[in-house]
Amino acid sequence: MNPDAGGSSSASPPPSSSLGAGTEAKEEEEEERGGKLLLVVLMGPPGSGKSTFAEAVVGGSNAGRWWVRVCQDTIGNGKAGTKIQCLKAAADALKDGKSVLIDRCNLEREQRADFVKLGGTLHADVHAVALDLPAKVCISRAVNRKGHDGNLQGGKAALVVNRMLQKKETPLLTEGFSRIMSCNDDGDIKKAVDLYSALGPSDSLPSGVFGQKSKGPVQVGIMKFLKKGDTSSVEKSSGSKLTLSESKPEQQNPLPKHEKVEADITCPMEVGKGSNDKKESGEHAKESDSDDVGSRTLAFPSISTADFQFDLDRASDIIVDTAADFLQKFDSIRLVLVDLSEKSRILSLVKEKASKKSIDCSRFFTFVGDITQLRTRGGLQCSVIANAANWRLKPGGGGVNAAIFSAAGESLQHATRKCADALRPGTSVVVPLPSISPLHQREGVTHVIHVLGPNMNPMRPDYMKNDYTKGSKILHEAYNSLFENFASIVQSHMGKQNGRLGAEMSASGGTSPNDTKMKREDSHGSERMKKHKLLPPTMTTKKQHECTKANTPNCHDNSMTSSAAPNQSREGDNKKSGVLANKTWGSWAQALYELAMHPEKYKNTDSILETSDEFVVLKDLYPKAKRHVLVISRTDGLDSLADITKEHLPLLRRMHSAGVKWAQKFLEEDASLVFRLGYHSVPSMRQLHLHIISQDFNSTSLKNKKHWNSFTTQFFRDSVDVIEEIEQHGSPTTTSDEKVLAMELRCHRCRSAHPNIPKLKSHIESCKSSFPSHLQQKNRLISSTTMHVDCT
DNA sequence: GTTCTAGAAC
DNA sequence: GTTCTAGAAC
Repeated sequence: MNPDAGGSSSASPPPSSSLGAGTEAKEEEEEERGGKLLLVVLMGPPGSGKSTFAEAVVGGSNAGRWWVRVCQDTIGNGKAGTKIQCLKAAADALKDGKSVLIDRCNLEREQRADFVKLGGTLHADVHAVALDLPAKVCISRAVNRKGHDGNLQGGKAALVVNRMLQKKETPLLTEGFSRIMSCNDDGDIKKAVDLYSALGPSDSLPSGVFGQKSKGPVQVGIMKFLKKGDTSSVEKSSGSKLTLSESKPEQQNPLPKHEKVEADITCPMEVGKGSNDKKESGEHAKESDSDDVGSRTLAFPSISTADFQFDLDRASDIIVDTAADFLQKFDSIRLVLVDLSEKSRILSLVKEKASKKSIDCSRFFTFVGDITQLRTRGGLQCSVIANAANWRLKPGGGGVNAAIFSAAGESLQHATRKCADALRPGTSVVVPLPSISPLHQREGVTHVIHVLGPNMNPMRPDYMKNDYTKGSKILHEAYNSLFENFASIVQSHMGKQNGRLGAEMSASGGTSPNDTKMKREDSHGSERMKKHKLLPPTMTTKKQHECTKANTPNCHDNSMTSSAAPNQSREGDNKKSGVLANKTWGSWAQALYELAMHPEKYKNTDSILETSDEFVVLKDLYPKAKRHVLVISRTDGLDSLADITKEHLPLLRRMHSAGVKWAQKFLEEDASLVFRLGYHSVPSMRQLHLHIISQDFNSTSLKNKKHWNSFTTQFFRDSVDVIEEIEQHGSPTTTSDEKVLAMELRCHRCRSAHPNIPKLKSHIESCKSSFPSHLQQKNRLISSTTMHVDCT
C-alpha cells in the first residue's frame, strides 16, 4: 500500500527537473525522455484489482517514474469523491509533468471519454488497461474484501459488480486510446504491472490493442450472449468496431433504427464480391480480429442445390426459414450464405426472400466469394464454415467439398475420421480443424461442420426420386442440425473461455498455483471438447457414435433395430435428426419408466397426484423448488424429447394442460408462486416427463450447478415452445449440448452471476427483479396474474 | 437422478 | 479448518 494512497492522489518522487511544473516543464520532460507523459485509464468493476494495480505501479520499484494515482474512492480527503475532482487531479498532475493512472471503474465509454479528452488536450499518450476478469472472480473478491477504500464490500458489492458488468463497453482505439491492453487473468495483470512499472523515462510502449482475447460478451455471460431478449450490452461491446456496412454501397436492407450499434457490424444483404478491395478486406480482417464476431459467424454454402440438384426456389425458402428461426433463438450470432458467383441464383433468391421477411441483415446475409478464402480475400472474419459434404465424408467430388478439403489439407481428413465415418442425409458433424491446417492458420477457421443434404440427382447415392415432401424435410433438418451444431461451438467457445478464466479465483498475488490449475482445467476442457463436440447433437457416447456410423446410407438401421436391450428406446424412434436418440439408461434412471408402466403398484404413495391412461402426475421425489411435480407420459418407448414426432402432439398438449391445471391448483394455495413448464433437453431419467416447477427454487434438494442450470438455461425447453416447434417442424429442437449445465451460475430473474450455489441461493431468496422478457411471453410463466392459453 | 468423498477453494 | 465442487459409483 502506498503511504499516500489515502489522499486524493499519490505519486512517487518526481524527478528534480519536473519541479516547478507547468506545461513548459512538461514539454521539456517529454523531450528529455523521448517519450510523452502517459494517462493510463484503468477499467474494471469492483474486485477486478484496479487499486492493487495502481498501487503496484505508483508505489512499486519504479522510483524513476513519476506516477500519480487518481482514485475516485479516496479523492475526497480519503473518501469517495467525484469524477470532476478526478479530472482536476489528473489535469494538475499532467501539467505537473507527471504521468497519471486513473483508478476508477470506467467501464462505459461515456465515463472514460472525459479522461481521454483530457489526455489529448494535455498532449499525453492515453492508454487503456482493462482488467477483464470473469464476473464471478470480481464478485467473489469484491464481496469478500475488507476495508475497501470506497467501502464497497459484502453483498452490496455483488449487486454493484453485476450492474456494472451489464453495461461494460470494451475500449476501442477509436475512442482516442493509443494503446489498449486487456488483462484476462492475474497473470496478465502482473505482466501489465511489470510493464508499466518498468517503464523508464525515455521508454514508450507500442500502440495498438493487446490481449483482447476474452471479449466483452464472455464477461457479460454466456446466457446474456446467446439468449434472445436480453439487453443490448453485448452488441454494444462486441459489435462496435466492425464497419462492414461501409464496405459496399448496395445496401438493400436498412437497419432497424434502434440497433445503432449493430448497424456498425452490419453489412448489406450481400457483401464481398471476393477479393480485390485490399483496403476494405484488410480493414474487415483487422477490425474483426479485435472483436469476437468471427467466432460467432458461420459461413455456409447452399446445401444440396449444386450436385444434388435440389430445387433452388424450395431450397431458398428453407434456408431463409431455418435461418430466421435460428436467429430468433440466438442473439449475436451471424449466418452467412456463401457462393462463388455474383450471378448465383440461390444467393439472389435468398437475398430477396430474406429481405421480404425483414430478417436482420446484420446477422444473416449472403456473400460472394470463395468459402476457403473468406478472410484473406473476402475480408470476412469467420471461424466456422460448413461443408456440403458427401455421405462418406471423403474429399474430392468437386464443388465446395473438394475446395474445403483441398484448402484444409490432410489434417481435415484425419480430424474428420476421428469424428465420424459417414453422414446420413439431414445431419451434420462438427470437426475441430487442427491448428496445423492451412485453412486454420491462414483463414482463422477453427471448425468445419460437414453437412449432408437430400439428393435429387439420380446419379448420386440416396436419390430421392423427386420426393420434395421428404426432401424438403431432410433439407430442413440438415440446416437445423448445422445451425444447432454451430450454436454449440459458439457456446463451448464461450464456456471454455469462462472456465479457463474462472480458474483464477485467488487473490492477485498467487500466480504459480493458479497457473498450474489453469493449465489443468484448460487441458481438461479441451478433452471434454474432443469428447462432445466431435459428435452431432445428442450423441455423447462412443456407442452412440458407432450407431451413427452404422446408420449410414449404405448401412441403414439393421444394427440398431436388433437391439434387445430392454432399457433402450424402441426401434424406429429415431427417424428424426440423423442422430440416434438411443441412449442406455442406468438402473437408477428407470424409476419413472417403472412408475409410468405400473402406476397401480405405487398408488398408495402420496406422491402420485393423478393417473390417467396417458400420463401420471407425480410429486418430484427431490423437488428443486417449493412446488415441483412431473407429468410423466405413459407411452412406452417415449423417453425424451428426441423421441418425439408429430404423432405425439395431442399427448403433449394434454400433458401441458394437466401441468397447467396443477400449477393453478398450487397457485390457489400460494398466489405468490410463479410456475414454468418444460422438459429437460437431455433428461437423466427415462420416460418423457414434463416438469412443473415453481420459480422460487427454494429447496434443499437443489444442490449443485447442474440442478440449477437444468432449470434456468436453454437446457430447459418450455412446453409451449416444444409444442410449437413440433407443430411447425414435426420435431422439437433440443439443445442437446450438456455443456450448458456447467455454465456459470446466473440468477434466473436478474441474470446476475454468482460464485457458488450457496451464494446464488441466498441471492434468489431476495431477488425481486422481473423475469427476463422472453419468459414473459407466450405464457411461458404461469402465475396468479397471467392468463394461460390452453394448448388442447 | 442421489450419495459419497477427495481435494480444491477459501 | 471449513465450505464447496465435481467425479465415481450406484
